[in-house]
This record gives sequence, structure tokens and C-alpha cells, in this order.
Amino acid sequence: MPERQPSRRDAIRNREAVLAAADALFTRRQSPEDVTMADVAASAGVGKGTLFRAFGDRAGLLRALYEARLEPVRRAVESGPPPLGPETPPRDRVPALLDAALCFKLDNRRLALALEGSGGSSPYRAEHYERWHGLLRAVLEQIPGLTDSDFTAHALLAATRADLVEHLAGEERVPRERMRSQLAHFVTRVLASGPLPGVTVEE
Amino acid sequence: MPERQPSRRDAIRNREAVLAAADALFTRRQSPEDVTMADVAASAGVGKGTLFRAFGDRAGLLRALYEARLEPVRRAVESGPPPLGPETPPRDRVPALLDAALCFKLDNRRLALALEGSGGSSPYRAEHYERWHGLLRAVLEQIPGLTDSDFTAHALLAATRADLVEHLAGEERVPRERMRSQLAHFVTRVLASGPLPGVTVEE
DNA sequence: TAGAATCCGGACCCTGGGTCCGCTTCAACG
DNA sequence: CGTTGAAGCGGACCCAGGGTCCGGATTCTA
Repeated sequence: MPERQPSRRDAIRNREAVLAAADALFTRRQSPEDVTMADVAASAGVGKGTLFRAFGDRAGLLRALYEARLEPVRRAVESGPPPLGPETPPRDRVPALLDAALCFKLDNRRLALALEGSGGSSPYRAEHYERWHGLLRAVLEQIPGLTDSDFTAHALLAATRADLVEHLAGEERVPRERMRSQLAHFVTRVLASGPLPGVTVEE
Repeated sequence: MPERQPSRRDAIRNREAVLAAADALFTRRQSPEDVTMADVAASAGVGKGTLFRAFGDRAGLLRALYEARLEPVRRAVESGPPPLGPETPPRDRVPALLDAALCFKLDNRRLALALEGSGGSSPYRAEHYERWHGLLRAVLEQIPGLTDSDFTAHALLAATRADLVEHLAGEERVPRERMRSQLAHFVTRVLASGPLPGVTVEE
């Protein structure tokens, strides 16, 4: 359990300092690759030992940052008003969820990139991915006529993968709003064909 | 140009040996992470210098392996018979292409994983991705009523990402055929709703 | 304020990708 | 064949960066 809250003042202060410094560094630097742990420690005015004790390892630091950023979105999804909150009818909530995911990645490109691409284990084991996927899956399941909710949830979320978003936004210069509408259209298509009677794929 | 064909016998022989050794190692070992360049060199009975001169760097080796494996698929797509070849009507070719991509990833899980997740640059800059995407995009464009071919191509390909495939096949034990049919259904849904008149998104 | 638990931090270790250069091997030519 | 020089070989070496360690400073408790 390397993630428990420390008790001493300096420990808490340092933890905050590290978080802030890392945040700043990741947004400033081009690629997450050239933000080194030593950099973070130095920039936070702290020794490497402190850094690693507080967060376990690089992935731990990334996770902590990510969770912090994700927190408002999580709350909006779990208990907020429509179209993100649980009151929303499934057909409207699915696109809203994916839009939220996309916007989040757009707003936290470097960070998401660093976390998803953190070499080691796949992003699919990350606990926050499991949350997104589980929720999306559950909502999809409530849409009549839709099968394979599990796979569909994965496939839809894949369209918001950090490196894809980064590629589109960074390399291909696709503007934010255009991307959102494209994703929305895509989601619409996936949802549209399921339940409509008479809509069959001509063989 | 670190990739040109060498002239001397021993050079050629060594290149083959390295390729074979790497191939074996990547399929044998659990994670691509714990196949080290030194491992490959040792297993091929060759010095590290030789390895690096032949392939430039780790990514180069991965690329060479990948391209070699991909070659038959590429030919089938570019000049083979339906449903992969260019004669196929777009509506049938799209699912065929994606199925081929999926099968390829299934058959070359470790390798694809190693290449996509090779830390450094995003998989979207890789030349083979550009090929898949460009082709898929072009085929999608021929389907009447489909817009955003560019994004759609990205989104569909994202559903065959190596780490997702690995997760589904490895972690969740989804059998091959089930996965193929799920992907096929997904693709069908995306393609189905486009051209049908009267299918509009209620705003 | 003394004592002890906790924390700090930078020197240190280790792995793994990538380089270097003296030696070997190949093939072309006499 | 023997010579020769260029292409290739390979393992010692370098370096960055993640992660560890422990003597000393700091903070809480009594």
C-alpha cells in the first residue's frame, strides 16, 4: 500500500509540491517521455527518495495525477445532472460519456498519453479504465437491440485512446469541435442501427 | 538508411539468424518487455554491434519482423481475390479488411504489442498504420452516405489495437471466433446506418 | 524539551539501449 | 592460390533513467 495518506506536515506539503510540479512539467514538455523522475523531484525541490516513497513508482505518480484530474468528471458521471449523470436515458448517455472521455483526453493529452503508454502493463488493467468500461457496458446493455455490450464498450472507448486523440489533435490539426462531432456521429451510427425495425443489412 | 540489404554472405546469414531468433523469442516470452536486445543477439549467436548495424535500433528490428509477417496480408489486400482484394465491393471489403487486421493481431500478439507499445513515438506515425488507414479510408469513402471517412477509419482500426486484442484474448479469454464475430457486428452497425434514408439522429 | 518515530534527500546501484574500435572474414583481383 | 582492403564482427564500454538506501534532519508526543 504505497498510496496511503502521510501524517506529518512536511510529508503532506511535499506530496502536494510533487503533484503540482509533475502537473506543470507534463503540460509544459512536448512528450511525456522527457519528463524524468529526477526532473520532477528537482522541480518540486525534493529528493528522489521522497518522490518514490510518496508514489511508489512512476506509474503511481501518473495514476495519482490522473485520478485527481479525473475526479470532477467522475463525480459528474456518478451523481451529476444529465446528460452525464445516471438519470439520463441510455441512448443519450452513451454519447455524453464518450464525449466526456474525449474532452478529458483533449484537456489532458500529455498526461493521458504518459499513462496509457507507460510501457509496462496495458492500459486495460488500469482501474479507471475498468470503471469507464464497466459503466459504459452497463449503459449499453440497457439499450434494446444492442448486443455484445462488452465488446462494443471496448470498441467505442478505443476511439478515444490518448495516442489517437493526440495524433488527430497534434499531427493532423483536427480542431476540437470537429473531433467531438465526428465522434458523436460515429457513436450515433453504432447506436442507430440496433433497435430500429426494418433496418437490416442487405446481404 | 540503415535498412539496406548487405552484400556479404555472413552479413546476410547473420541478418536471417537475428530475425529468426527474435521471432522465436517474441513468441516464446510472455511480455515483449522482457525480450532484451542482448537476449536477441545472444540467442542469434551474434554480437550486439551486428544486431544494431543490421537494424538500426530496437524499433527497426520490430518493424522488420512485423513487415515480414505482414507481407502476405499486404499482398492479399493489394492484389488478391475477394473479399480482401481490390475487386470487392466496398460494403464487403471493409469488414474483410478489419477482420484481416484482427486476425493478424491475434496471430502476432506479442509482436504487434511490442511494436505499438514501443514507448517512443505513437503507433500512428508508423508507415504500416498509414497504409491500413489510407486504404480503409479510401474504401469507406466509396460507401454512399458515409461521412467522416478519415475519422471512421481511425475509430474502426482502434477496435483492433494490439493491446485491446491482447487483453480480450489473454485476460478475458474471449475465443478467437467470438471476437471476430463481435468485431464484424460492430463494423456492420457502423456501416449500416449511413446510407439509409430516414434514419436521423433525433436532436 | 527529550525521545522516538517518521521523513528527507542525494549518493548509489542496476538494467538495458546504443556506440566504438581493434580484430576477423570475405571476395575480388593479380 | 596469395594478397589486400573493405565490409563486417562482437564484446567491452557508455549513459540515461528508474528505483533503493541510510545517515541525518524534522516533527509529533509526553
